[in-house]
This record gives sequence, C-alpha cells and structure tokens, in this order.
Amino acid sequence: MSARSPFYITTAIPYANGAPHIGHAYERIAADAIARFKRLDGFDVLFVTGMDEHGQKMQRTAAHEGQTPQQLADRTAAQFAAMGTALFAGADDVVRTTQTRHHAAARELWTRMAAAGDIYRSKYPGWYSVRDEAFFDESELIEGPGGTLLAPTGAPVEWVEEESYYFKLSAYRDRLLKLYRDSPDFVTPEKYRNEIVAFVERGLTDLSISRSTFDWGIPVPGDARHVMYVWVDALANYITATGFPDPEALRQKFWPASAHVIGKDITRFHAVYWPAFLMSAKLALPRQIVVHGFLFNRGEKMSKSVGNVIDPLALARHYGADQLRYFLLREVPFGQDGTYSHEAIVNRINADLANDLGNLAQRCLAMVARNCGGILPAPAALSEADQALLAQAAALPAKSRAAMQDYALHMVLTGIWRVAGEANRYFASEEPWVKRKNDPPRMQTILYVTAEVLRMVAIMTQPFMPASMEKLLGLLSVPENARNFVDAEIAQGLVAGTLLPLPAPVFPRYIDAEEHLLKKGLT
RNA sequence: GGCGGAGUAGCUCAGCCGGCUAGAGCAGAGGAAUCAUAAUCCUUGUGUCGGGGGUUCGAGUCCCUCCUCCGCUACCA
Repeated sequence: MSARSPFYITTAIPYANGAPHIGHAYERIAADAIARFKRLDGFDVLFVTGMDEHGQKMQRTAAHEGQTPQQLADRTAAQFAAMGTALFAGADDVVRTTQTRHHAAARELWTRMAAAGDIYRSKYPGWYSVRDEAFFDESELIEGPGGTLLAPTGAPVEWVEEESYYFKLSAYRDRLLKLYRDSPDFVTPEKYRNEIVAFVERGLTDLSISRSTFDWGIPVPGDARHVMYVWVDALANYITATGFPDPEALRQKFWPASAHVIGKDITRFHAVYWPAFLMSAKLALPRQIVVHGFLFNRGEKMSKSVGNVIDPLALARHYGADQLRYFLLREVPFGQDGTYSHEAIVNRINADLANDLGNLAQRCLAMVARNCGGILPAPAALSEADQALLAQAAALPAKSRAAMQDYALHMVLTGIWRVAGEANRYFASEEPWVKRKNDPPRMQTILYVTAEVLRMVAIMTQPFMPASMEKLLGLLSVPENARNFVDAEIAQGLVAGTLLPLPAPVFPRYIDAEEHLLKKGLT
C-alpha cells in the first residue's frame, strides 16, 4: 500500500448560538470542494468542521430561550449537520467544544503553554459590556443619554477589574515575523498576509485568555475559578480532531493541518494567536491559513433588520445544492468578497450548466442512443481537431492543480468550462448530424471524442458538483474506480463498445414561475 | 492620521518585469445551422484604460500629484 500524503483541512467553527446563514454555507462548500479535489487527486484527506459552544453569549441566549446551554448547542449542532448534508458538504468529523475529547485537548494545550512559562495571572481592568461580552478602550466609548458611557455598539458598559490569565503574546513578535518571512504564503491571499505582517510589526501586547465572570467553558487547569476564554478553547479544536494529545491516535499523522479555511474577519486569531499558541506548546504549525471573503445579497450586507437574511437550505432547495455550489465557487473569485442575486444565479444555471455542459452532453449522448444503438462507438483515426480537443481536456488536471495551489477555485472552473466551450465549437463545426448521412465512421469518431471530453470534464468537476457529476459519469458508464484525476489525464479512457444507459438531462433549465406560466399559456 | 488595496467596454473582471491595431465572459444586435434542454455556432464594441503632470522612441503597465471607494490600524465568534 503506497502511503498517500495526508491532507487535513478545516473550516472555522461557527458559534453555536444561531442558525447557519449563507456565510457558513459558503465556507463549508468551499472547504468541501477543496477536500474533494484533494481526495480525487490522490491525497489521504481529513475534512473537519466544528462548533464553538462555550461562552457567556451561549449562556445568555439559552437562558433567554428557557433552555440549558447544552440544549441550545445540541439544537444548533443539528442545524449545521443538516446543512452539511443538504449541501453535499458533510465533514469527516465535527468537533464540538463541549465534547470530553476537546476538553482534554484544550487543557493539554493550556498546560503545555503554561509549562513553557508563557501564561501568567494578572488583572484585566477596563470598561466591560456584558451584552457584547467584550472590553472596550475608553477612547472607543460613546456618550449615551444622560452622559452615561456606552460601548460602540450602544450597549451599556461598567468598569470592572477582573483577574485573568494572560498569554505572553508579546514575546512572539519576532518568531511570528520570521514565520511570515519563511512561509510567505502562510496567510493567503497576499492581501491578508500583508495586513497581518503590518499588524504584528507594530508590536503585540499580551492576550487575556481566561474569564471568571461566567462558567460555561473549559476550566483552567489548576484554577477552576476560571474558564478558558474563546481563543485557546476554540482554536484548539483543530488539534482535537487529530486525537491530540494521544500520541498513538490514528489521526496524529494529519497534524499539522494543511489548510485552515476561515473568513476574513477572524484572520488575526488564526494567523497570529494560533501559531503563537502552537509555538509555545511546541507543536507543529499549520501549513496555511486560507482566507475567504464575505457574500453580499445584491451588494447589501445581510442583516436581520434589512430582512435579507437567507436560509442556505432554502437556496439549496430552490436552485439545487450542486447549482448553488457551482454558483458560489464560480462566480466569486475565492478570497474576495462577492455578491449573489437571483438573476446572477439563474444566469449561471442556464448559461453554464444547462446550455454549455448539460446540453452538450445531451446532444452527444442522444446521438449515440439513436444512431449507435446506445453503444459507445469506436473512434477511427483521429483528426487534428480531435487530438487538439482531447489534449486540452487531458491538460485539465495539471491546470487545475496549478490553480488550486492558490486555492483559486473559480479559476479551476473557468478552465474546465473553457474546454466545454471548445467542445461545443468542435461539435458544431464537425457536424456529426451531417456525417451521419455521408460518413458514419467519422460521426462515430466525433461522438466518441465528445463523450471522452465529457468524461474528463465530469471527472474534474466532481469536487464542485458531486451529485450531478455522478449522474453524468453514470450516463457515460465510467466505472466508480476510474473517476480520479489521474483517469482524466488519459485521453481515450472510455471503452468503445460499452452500452450506455438512456440519456437524461443532467442540468434542467431554471424557469421563473411567471415565465413558466407564460410558456404554458396560462396567463 | 499611518500602512495597504482598488478605480479598464452596459455588467463582472484579465491585462506579469513598459512595446505590435486594449482583451475575456455575460448582457445587447445581426446571421447560420437544426444533432440537442428554443440549446449551439459565426459576426458585431467610436471604451478619455479615475483626473492632471512627468520619464521614455513608446505607458492601463514606471514616477509625482489630485479625486473616489474599500480593508487593516489588538483581544466584535
């Protein structure tokens, strides 16, 4: 058994006090597509997500709804699990911070940081907002009615001096800068790396990493009056999943992680705090922090007050999970912010999926069904056009890998669709429906070549639209064990003489309800 | 204020170290074909490349300056 390289990829762990929204869906889909890509490319993949279930906000939300924090956590975890299933983006494991295994991992991480002399106890004084669960600098405060001081969010603040454990983050400035220098792509895209470097260069102050004002959390080793504040607790989930601290754990080989996929708002925690914690605990550092942008509905930020909060499950149900996945990964350059709208989604579904790819498959396979008795014909000698097209398709694995090096998912899809477009031009100019009458062997070759290109395109598209491509590869009678990227590097992978199933459309066109009625003459 | 990014066809954007007549996709217009999910193919753009100045034989592509937008500037899960 050859040792396949391990590839460990994670999403951030959502805070468990609310239902999933489109941002969670986007991150999960992107990470899932990367995981599938690597798996099809021969890697031994571990794909992990999780839930951040501790903290004062959990306690408060739960109390407000008359349940225990654990009940709230369970409910939210179930919602996220359902989202994973509905989006074809279920992970291999879900680390919930309330799990015993996670408590063990977080406590061990803390203990090692303490053993390194990086944790000390001190006072944490300042203006505290219970509602925001955060301290604010005096300069940030705003004046409220009657001259009272309020947090920037408008929440009331009070002066407190809380005892807290601190992490000596300040001591890690130079080591972090060296990390960014030695691994220039530790944070990607570059834009975020630059921000992080600038931030660290300004100098770091120590980090408060425990709280004693609430108790819904992991007790600090040796001081049960404190629980770990979010940083140590939540970030530790990434090592929990690999079985840490058990050196015998089967998943130990997956650490260090290959990629932590996160939203741009939490870049600092992953690119500064996390590597510092790991250095302190003398653990290996993750290979890369992969930052993605935000999604906006018609350019507007999603918010409850505007009333444009979208349930990702509703979107998946309405457009189809694969269609939604394709739209998000194709339309938004990965790493940048993006916008979505009904019109844009419909345009992608119809132009790219139904027309470019779906229709190409249908016209090719329908001709095989009608003119070749449903049996994949054998090609005669290949023309220059045949070979050129096949070569373009066979080059997709290498091109896709190159784009994936920078996690440019949209570029991978752009490259695949360029080949699909090429195949459409090929099919139109070769006119197999004319050859049917005057040169049947040539028609057979054209159909074979087109089917072959469809096979390679389908294999490469699997990470993005797993269900639809399973269907298309089934229509081409491609065996389950011949659907990896290496199989797309070989032209003429289809076996002539194979009986193909009856063709059926893979991507239906999206027709608006009103338009649908118009077509039926029901208006 | 400081640091960084962006301003290119109606829309979304490519354009690396300066060089032949500034590109792609989508949308729009015209045409061809009819195998196919009314799908496909071909043709079609008078764009001040944010404004101004400069360097150069030659500048979206380098320098200066101005305008506009955005991100970061410490503990918002």
